Amino acid sequence: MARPLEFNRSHAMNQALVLFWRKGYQATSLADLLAAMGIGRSSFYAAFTDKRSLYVACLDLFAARTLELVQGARAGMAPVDALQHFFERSFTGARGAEAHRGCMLVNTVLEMADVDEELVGRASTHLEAIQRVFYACLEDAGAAPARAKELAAMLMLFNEGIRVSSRRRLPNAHNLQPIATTFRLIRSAIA
Amino acid sequence: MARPLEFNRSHAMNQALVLFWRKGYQATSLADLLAAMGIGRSSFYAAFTDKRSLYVACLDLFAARTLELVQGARAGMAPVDALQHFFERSFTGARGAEAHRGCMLVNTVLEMADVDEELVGRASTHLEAIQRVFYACLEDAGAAPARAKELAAMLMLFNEGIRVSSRRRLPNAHNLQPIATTFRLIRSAIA
DNA sequence: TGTATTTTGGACTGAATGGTACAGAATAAC
DNA sequence: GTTATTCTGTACCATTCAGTCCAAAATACA
Repeated sequence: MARPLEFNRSHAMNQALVLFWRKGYQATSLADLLAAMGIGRSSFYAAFTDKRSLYVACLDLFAARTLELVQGARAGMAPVDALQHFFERSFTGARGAEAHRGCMLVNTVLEMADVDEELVGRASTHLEAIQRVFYACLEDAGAAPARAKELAAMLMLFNEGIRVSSRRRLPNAHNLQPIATTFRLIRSAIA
Repeated sequence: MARPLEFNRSHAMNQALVLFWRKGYQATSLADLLAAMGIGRSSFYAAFTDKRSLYVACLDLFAARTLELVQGARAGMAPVDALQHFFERSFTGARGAEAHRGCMLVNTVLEMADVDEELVGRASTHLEAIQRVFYACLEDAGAAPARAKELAAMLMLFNEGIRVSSRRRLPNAHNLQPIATTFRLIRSAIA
């Protein structure tokens, strides 16, 4: 064996994820990726097979992190607060840079629809998992199953909408105010 | 002068619009366009300058048609009914083929964010015009200006969400039910 | 130090891209 | 029918793309 371990794989994947997240699959060239990841072509293909495989890996990683994010919040506060926090987080605090990137899963659905059905399906499946967490939070908050299901579906629709809106670079208030309005509504629908 | 008039320009643009609508800007190649439009390369560049210019023209055409659609419905029924009809239309009746295409403006925002800011801005501007029609309908229905503005913003967010969702090819009920839920809510918020 | 093994940079490839040039076909005027 | 003008099919071009290949460098082990 030569090297102890391939460079810092997770850091490279992180850089790739951010690029894909921002510019999408098609507009991200291999040259862009190599520059951002700081590795050469050979290393790239040795470690990640090819561009599409890396995209799939990043998509899965993004989904895992997102799930972790909302579930992590759920541990520290009331379930509906955790949901609201999940939406507000992108527009407040130090993570401002992420605000205008939207959600990589949503981005993928729209970029790849009618282009790569398998990627769309994979992103959609991840979105379903997130919706299930929405459902669990709402049920935790005391909503009856049928009501929780209905609200979770609406919340996912709201999520998809707000991730689109966030890419339009409108003032943050434009997104924060509907979040407040929506959650006022959600709370009243549970009680 | 030679020919009476350049082929059937509007038909060709229509074909191009559908292609761009379905596959987006980047995934639509010039060869795809020429085949769908049924014209040669020279005619294409003579009539439409280049691929990007044609895309802009299609974007504007799509926006004009969408505005026309919601305003047309507004003439024939109560203002909130017209809005609801606008959302349901994509998922019911003979226009089923359009259901999974989403909205070209929303598609453009997500595909071109961080890639072509000018296209995003143009699409976003068109969306603002649509939001103003939402506002006008809500005010017509008796909502106070501040309330109408708040609801119009929520409705645009809902629009963006549902156009994403429609590209996931979930069963139609998955979209129709939230439309019903949302408009039940809108009506109660106006009264 | 010496050798085996693996990773690396970068030249290279073939395909596909958007866009141009030009010759020839179709039309109109007379 | 002849000529002038305009339009169109297609060969062509430069560029860019993802992906392959190989020689050279770097490491591990003895």
